Amino acid sequence: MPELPEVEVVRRGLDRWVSGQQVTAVEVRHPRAVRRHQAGAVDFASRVRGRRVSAVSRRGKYLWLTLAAVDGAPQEAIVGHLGMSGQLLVDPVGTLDQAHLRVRFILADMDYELRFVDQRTFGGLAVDDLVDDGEGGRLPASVAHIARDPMDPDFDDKVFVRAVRARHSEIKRVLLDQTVASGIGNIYADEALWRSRIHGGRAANGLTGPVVRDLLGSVRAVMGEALEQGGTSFDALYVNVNGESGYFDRSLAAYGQEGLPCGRCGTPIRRIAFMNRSSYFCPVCQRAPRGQRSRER
DNA sequence: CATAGATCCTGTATGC
DNA sequence: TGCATACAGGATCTAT
Repeated sequence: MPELPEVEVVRRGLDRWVSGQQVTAVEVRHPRAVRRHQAGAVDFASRVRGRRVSAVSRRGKYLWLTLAAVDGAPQEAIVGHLGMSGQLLVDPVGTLDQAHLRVRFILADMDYELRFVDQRTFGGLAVDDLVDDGEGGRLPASVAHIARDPMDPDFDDKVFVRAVRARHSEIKRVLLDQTVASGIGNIYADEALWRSRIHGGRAANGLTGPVVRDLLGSVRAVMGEALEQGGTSFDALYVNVNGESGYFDRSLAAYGQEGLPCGRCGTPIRRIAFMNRSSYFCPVCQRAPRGQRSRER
């Protein structure tokens, strides 16, 4: 499941292989893949056809391919989100179509094409206008509602700590809220909480400033290590832009480790249902708040 | 307004 | 063997 580190690996791959290239043809093979593009698939294809990609950027789990400006028109970008199973692949022309190929981009003067492949179709692409971010940068209008991510040089730690401690909600919910900090998903939330020995059910507004700062440090540490290793992969659905699987899953301490011994204390890692998904944690290192003990027996 | 919950989607794994 | 069910979960929409 692509979270920030995986999306960053994809961004780097696209930046290397697709930046500077002109798109000569677009084939939308499944309308759901461009459902966020309000004007429809035909409009999507016509807006991209003939354009050159000038940069590849990312905020949180969103990435976008900026299209070289056309005189007099608003600056546009292809905005993408991989959802749970999305991949952006650069494949040699003629490579057998993947079963879940959704969109194909033919690139000028290249023996390769860009493909958006997505089994579960939670991901998608759209063309969107770039707007000012208020701090001298530009980003797609449809991405402006999410916060900067913790790897962003302009991320404000103090603002984050204040925002977390103002939330009347469980800390794991707050970590997953992309308007507080973007890029954190279920996997890295569990890993960061484990590192900081915090139970995800704790009240965010009950945490002290230093504890929240420590948690932010854990988020950065776990994401940084994943990035060094090229992203996480669990079910082979996620592969980077060249089709190679990431392998950070070998380093997971909590996520998916139900029944295996905690790396700190040896207590079996537990799994509980949470927000229609799973949470993994050490019941000894990460003590549950009062009133939630019963959920863990 | 803030927060919680339902929903979308399909392949794989598991149970009876 | 075959069918039904659970599960994976990010973003968005609806409800309270």
